[in-house]
Amino acid sequence: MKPTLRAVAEAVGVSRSTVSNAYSRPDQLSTELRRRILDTARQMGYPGPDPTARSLRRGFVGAVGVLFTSRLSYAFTDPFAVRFLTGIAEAAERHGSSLLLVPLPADPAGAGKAVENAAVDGFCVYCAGDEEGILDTIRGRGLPFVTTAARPRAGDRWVGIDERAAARSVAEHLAGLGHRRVALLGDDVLSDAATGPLRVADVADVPHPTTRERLAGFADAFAAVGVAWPELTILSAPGNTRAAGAAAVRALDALAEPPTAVLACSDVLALGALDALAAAGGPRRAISVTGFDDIAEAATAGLTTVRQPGEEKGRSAAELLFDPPADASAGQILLPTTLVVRTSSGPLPRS
Amino acid sequence: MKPTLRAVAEAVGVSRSTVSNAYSRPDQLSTELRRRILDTARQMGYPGPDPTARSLRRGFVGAVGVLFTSRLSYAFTDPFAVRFLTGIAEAAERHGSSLLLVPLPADPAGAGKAVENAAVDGFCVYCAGDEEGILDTIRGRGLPFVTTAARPRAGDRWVGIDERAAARSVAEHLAGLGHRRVALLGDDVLSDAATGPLRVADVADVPHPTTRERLAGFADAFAAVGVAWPELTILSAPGNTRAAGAAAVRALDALAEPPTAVLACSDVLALGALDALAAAGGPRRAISVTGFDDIAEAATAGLTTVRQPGEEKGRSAAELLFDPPADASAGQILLPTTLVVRTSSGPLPRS
DNA sequence: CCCCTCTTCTGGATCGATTCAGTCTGGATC
DNA sequence: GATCCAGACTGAATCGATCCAGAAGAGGGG
Repeated sequence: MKPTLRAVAEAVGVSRSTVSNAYSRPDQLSTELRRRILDTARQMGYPGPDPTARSLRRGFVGAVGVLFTSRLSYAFTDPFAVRFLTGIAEAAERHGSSLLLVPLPADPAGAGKAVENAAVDGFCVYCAGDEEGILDTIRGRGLPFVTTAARPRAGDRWVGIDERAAARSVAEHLAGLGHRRVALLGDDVLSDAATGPLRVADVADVPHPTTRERLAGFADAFAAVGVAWPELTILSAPGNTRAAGAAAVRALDALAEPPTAVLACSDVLALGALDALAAAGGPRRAISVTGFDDIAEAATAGLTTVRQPGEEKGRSAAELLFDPPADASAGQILLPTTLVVRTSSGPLPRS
Repeated sequence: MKPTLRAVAEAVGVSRSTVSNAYSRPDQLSTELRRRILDTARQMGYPGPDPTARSLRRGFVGAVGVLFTSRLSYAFTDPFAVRFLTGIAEAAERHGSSLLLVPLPADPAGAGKAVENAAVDGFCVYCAGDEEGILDTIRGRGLPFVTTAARPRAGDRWVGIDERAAARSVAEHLAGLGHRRVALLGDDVLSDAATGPLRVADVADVPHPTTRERLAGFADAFAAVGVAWPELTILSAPGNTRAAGAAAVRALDALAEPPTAVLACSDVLALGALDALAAAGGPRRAISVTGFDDIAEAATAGLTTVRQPGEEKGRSAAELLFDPPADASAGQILLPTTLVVRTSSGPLPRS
């Protein structure tokens, strides 16, 4: 058993307070005594104040919780999520705070428990879907938090982009190039949907908020040029992986009239789409593809996409948690997005 | 202020123990009373037992610390480190444990404090260099840990590969193709070395253990075909980024006789090398390049490399921490590596 | 010489739970 | 009717520190 602060105090012959001060408030005791305490402590193998006990007493942990509303290990396979994390890590470094990554069980009850049991001072929630339950649990604990939900709830601290407008901007680019027969590719379009084309009566039916906003943005642009929602092909690629994107696009083979462009809700899916089209060869190669996020691979792949600042999103979220703005209205940060046109999108092939 | 367990106990009119049991040991009280307790608790806004207080009393936190002996935010930019983390996350999910990512300040004293203040049950240490100080601090706390150091210290739990043999295998491949005038490219070859060619009297002088082992492995293979250490060009690329790799390789322009092959200590550096050579054009394009790790981009870039199982490394490390093998000798796991030959390496161009 | 201030150090209360050895109750057993 | 027992619940001790009001002693000023 490691010695405790009490043991050190007894060994040196001072009170526990004094030993505590030797570690945490050096100005409260003479340099000499302090050295003597620290020396005996070292000699006894005392590793310094127990972090847990200290946190309990101080009412402060020194860690921020990071919640992914998807499987934690999946989060690392998503390049954009990793960039978000990078940003958080940067801010945490600056503030000397640790990051507690909390895996959330799939069942809501288990997820709630996980959130209740996390020893943290606040949360950054990377919203990849249905998070209201989680947020309520956090509110219940009375801890501060920052979200990245598709749409902020008034009063919540939030960092995000205008999903709908951003999506609209790529779609307008394609519409401007003349595309009218297009496919929209998203993860989780309808819960439990199979891979491939899908009938969705209305955008509002899409459960996943981010996917819904982006699809709506795509649809806005095409509606403006006279292409109504029912005329759009909706592709589901459960899993948001490159392979899923490829599989979904391969399913287009079944269609009599393939689209001239595929608009994906993420770069990962778009890259998958490019994989599938390149493998298909022939006229398929001419199909335009666009993504969303502008991850590193998008540049090398020549993917046209919407750039959103990933690291900054994470950084801002963490900063918002660490230094809450005095003015609550400054608690929502809208980040800019840019359309990045590369080679994966082009004019309609002449027919 | 949120109510405490005590407040709930008083409200219901039972002892604190009973309320505690209502949450943690449902079999210790009647279903009826339990429901009554839980109901009043909910009604009072009691969020359940405080995680910190619980950890203190139980002597168990439910989190494992993850330490990167480099800046935490850099860790996320290294694809191999991210795969390692993915593996850890997977195991953590399975065990219902959280991950505490602890940023380590650059100064050893600060790093020590950070390790001492981490509220965790054990550590996974991703060794990217000099870690002995860190490990000693952990030992001082008496916490279990698993390392991935270049060479395991007897008795420590460890997961890793045979760095030297693995490196030797790629080098033998190149030597077999006829290459004799080669450059070895590493991050952190000598501390504070500038970008570019470097004089290193002996491999043993390389401070960073992993880099040292890999360079030694490269050298082994060339020594076997009669090329001695001093004849090898050593390139330093501080930072282990793609850009650094490119810059280091560009520095080769200054050499009268450029090498016919570049052996990098990581895929990231190798990809940088390819960038630089592709941009240089001309005969430079014919220079063979090899990497190490086999990250995802290596495949698309056609990079010849040594594959090491990244996720599995993380997974095994975490498992070793969660379920220590009864037999201490099973505490060191040597993972296999494979040479993956792609298009970035080829025979010597005829002169 | 007394009063006052500073510095240095002390003790006990406290943070919010869990634990464990009991106590009490009602019913089964012989 | 005495004994025993399982089940339900209690209370004090404990986890390992930090905090704060205050005591003791040293030095300074009048």
